[in-house]
Amino acid sequence: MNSTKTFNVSCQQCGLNELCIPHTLTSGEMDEVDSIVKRGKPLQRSDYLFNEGDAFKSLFAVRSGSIKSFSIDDEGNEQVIGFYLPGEILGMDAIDSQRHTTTARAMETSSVCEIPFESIEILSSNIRNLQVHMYKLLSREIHFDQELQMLLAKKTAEERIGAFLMNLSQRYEQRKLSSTRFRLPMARADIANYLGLAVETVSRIFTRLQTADVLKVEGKEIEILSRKSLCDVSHLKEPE
Amino acid sequence: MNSTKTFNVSCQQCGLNELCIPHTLTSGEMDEVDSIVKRGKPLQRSDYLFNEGDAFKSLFAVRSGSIKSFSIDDEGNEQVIGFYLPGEILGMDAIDSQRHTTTARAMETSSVCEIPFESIEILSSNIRNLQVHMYKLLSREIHFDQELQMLLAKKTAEERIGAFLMNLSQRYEQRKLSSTRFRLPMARADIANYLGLAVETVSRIFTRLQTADVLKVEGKEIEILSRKSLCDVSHLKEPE
DNA sequence: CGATTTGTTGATCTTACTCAATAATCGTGG
DNA sequence: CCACGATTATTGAGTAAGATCAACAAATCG
Repeated sequence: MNSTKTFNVSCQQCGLNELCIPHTLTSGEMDEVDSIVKRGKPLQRSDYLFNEGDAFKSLFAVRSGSIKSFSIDDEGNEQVIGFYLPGEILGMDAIDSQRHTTTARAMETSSVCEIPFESIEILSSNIRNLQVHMYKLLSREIHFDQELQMLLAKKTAEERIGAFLMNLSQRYEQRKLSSTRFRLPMARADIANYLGLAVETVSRIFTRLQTADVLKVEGKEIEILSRKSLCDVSHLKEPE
Repeated sequence: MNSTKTFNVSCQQCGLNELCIPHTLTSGEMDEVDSIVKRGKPLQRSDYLFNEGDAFKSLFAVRSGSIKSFSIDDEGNEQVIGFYLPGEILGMDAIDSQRHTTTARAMETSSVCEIPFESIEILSSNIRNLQVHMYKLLSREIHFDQELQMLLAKKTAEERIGAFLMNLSQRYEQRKLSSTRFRLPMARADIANYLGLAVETVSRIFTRLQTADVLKVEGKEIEILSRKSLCDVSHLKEPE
């Protein structure tokens, strides 16, 4: 059995494809990494994975479903920080303070893998490629957050929604799912909140993009009819 | 000579206080970390430290002065991503892609230390506490970016500026500088851009906060007259 | 199947942007 | 060191993008 095969099997099982680096770990190392992962934490819609202020012990990899993270400000308003799809990792913001700075909640029936961070620290001291990969993972999250920053600082409502949909599309594509037809796991209110808009604005722009034959919107089902037009409204260069 | 002393000396010399963990590295380890740092890259106002797209080789620690990072969008507009003060580290967003995703430019005469990332990778495999600290550094940046996200998504112009000044104040305090009187190293246009506002709005709000006896503003010199009022306008709980 | 939540559409209002003019500051060279 | 132009900051007036308020429609759930 070659190591790539082993890797793929464990991937499908626990969403570790983000944590592991395909082709760079030996079969034995992969087994080690595999052994620290606690599988199958099943969550129902609206279940909490962790709460703001909880002691930080583990990162979580989404295996199926989807999770949103948010924090509550002084007036009690929720502020959505991020959406996590299968294969993505949450909790990295908590490593520094050792407390979760956000609350994580399932947007639909989901399952996640728990990866005790202490084990990662120990393992990544010995497995160079795991350490390298952890640095990359954390760096990728920084870059992602900075892209969102740019979106929120200057872009119009239409640009924000366009870029948001393009981003989702690319993330689904990475997971080998359709990049043109997908189901939004989050409510309009969550999209609005995440993008710093009012729900009504999100609704209006979905309608507008549908009228312009850029999208087909049926509730949470989205079809991107023209990737080019969607990039145009977002003022984004089209990815190849 | 005890290790703490050694640490403090090297700190003042090269701004490594952020990269090292006081009291957790042995004197020998500290010397090792010290040895990978290239000191004293002096920069004049408007000099570039690196450019968007450059190959990533090193992180940089600001030793004196201040650096801004920004990226240029498709229409050629600058979008400010962050401001870096003495003791802070830039470049962490580039680890994943191995290319700088932003351009870094000195806002005043500055000097930085260059820390080759490959050396960090090698060293942090052997020095457990350095690895732990690197994870924390990256995590802290994620958390910081997410806080800014919240600011940009929902807050009013006044709240943004209030929170921005409070944040600067705390960062100066951490560096043992006055938290109530300091010089803004960046232009109004940079503040506006960073906070997603128009220059005129920043100017007006500075005037308004001055009239309300919250601030004293004299060009780039800022004095916070009432920390409490500043927290109030930002709807922030006052830090102790 | 009715109740509650979620999404859409319309009318009005507000915050912050744009445009414009002026004032202050900075940087450079005489 | 001062004078000059250029950049940067302030202030005012008008405007627009998106928020809020309100009513209704559709989807979800027990």
